[in-house]
Amino acid sequence: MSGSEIRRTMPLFPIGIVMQLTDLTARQIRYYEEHQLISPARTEGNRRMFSLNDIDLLLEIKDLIDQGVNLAGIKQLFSSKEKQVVTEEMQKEAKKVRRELSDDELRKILRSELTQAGRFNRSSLRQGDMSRFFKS
Amino acid sequence: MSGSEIRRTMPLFPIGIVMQLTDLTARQIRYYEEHQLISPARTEGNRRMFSLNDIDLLLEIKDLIDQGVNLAGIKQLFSSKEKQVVTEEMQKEAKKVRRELSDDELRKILRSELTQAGRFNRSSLRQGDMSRFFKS
DNA sequence: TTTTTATGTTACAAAACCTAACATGGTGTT
DNA sequence: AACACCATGTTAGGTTTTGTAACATAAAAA
Repeated sequence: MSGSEIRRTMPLFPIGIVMQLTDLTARQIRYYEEHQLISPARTEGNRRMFSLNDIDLLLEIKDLIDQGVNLAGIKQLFSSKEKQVVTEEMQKEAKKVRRELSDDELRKILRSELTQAGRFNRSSLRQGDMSRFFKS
Repeated sequence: MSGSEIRRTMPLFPIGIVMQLTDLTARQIRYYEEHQLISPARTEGNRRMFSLNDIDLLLEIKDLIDQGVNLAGIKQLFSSKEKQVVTEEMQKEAKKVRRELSDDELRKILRSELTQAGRFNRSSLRQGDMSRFFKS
């Protein structure tokens, strides 16, 4: 785990501070936890302790609630955003690999990109896509 | 405009057929139009006529409604999905690039994909079983 | 045409979701 | 102990979504 990740997940704030930071009531914060949009840590005395990540999530929740999105919708948006992060990271990786290719290969790819431009197809990562690289 | 796009946007079905195709009530369909999740065409006599695209949208709406997402949430998901489609397109393109690479380079990418997948979807892939394919 | 069926709009009510308000009791500090 | 802070539960009220009904118009069938 990286240092910044530790900093972002370290339990730091009691609920009173979080109320001030987010402009949410304690009731709201507990309600969002009850519905598993956040998972703050607990002290030995059962007090909630919130990390910076929790604060970020709560601010996003607040935004979406203000736009009328309900908790089920926020849950969906959060999980679809994780996928987005994944694809963005893959995209970064693909770019890196591409940088290591020869000009010749690059031209081939570029040409296929152009011919495929404007095509939107549903595709997700499946294990089957990788199976040919593994022996069973 | 491409031929398939014309086919997908051509007004074809009256609301009665759409009810059967989607298992939604007329009331629901009209309500979703009222809140601008769909925009079916109209005949001269003011009847709604739905395209294949409209049907797809309604099926997605139905799915999300079944999961408890409200209309504001669906609206957000639809607009965030446009971005998602773009990244999926890039992902698909990344796959194509990958196909043209040596297996050695491929394993590098694959490993980064697996660590990403493991971060969010621990149950679907067992990273441990595959680690023997990668050099540390 | 006349009759029947499908669809349009509007209004009212029920159910579910989210928040606020309050009560009761636990935790921690001084 | 006194006091502030926090946890949990209950109740009530506003909003969103859907069902239902009433009535008008369009399209199809007779």
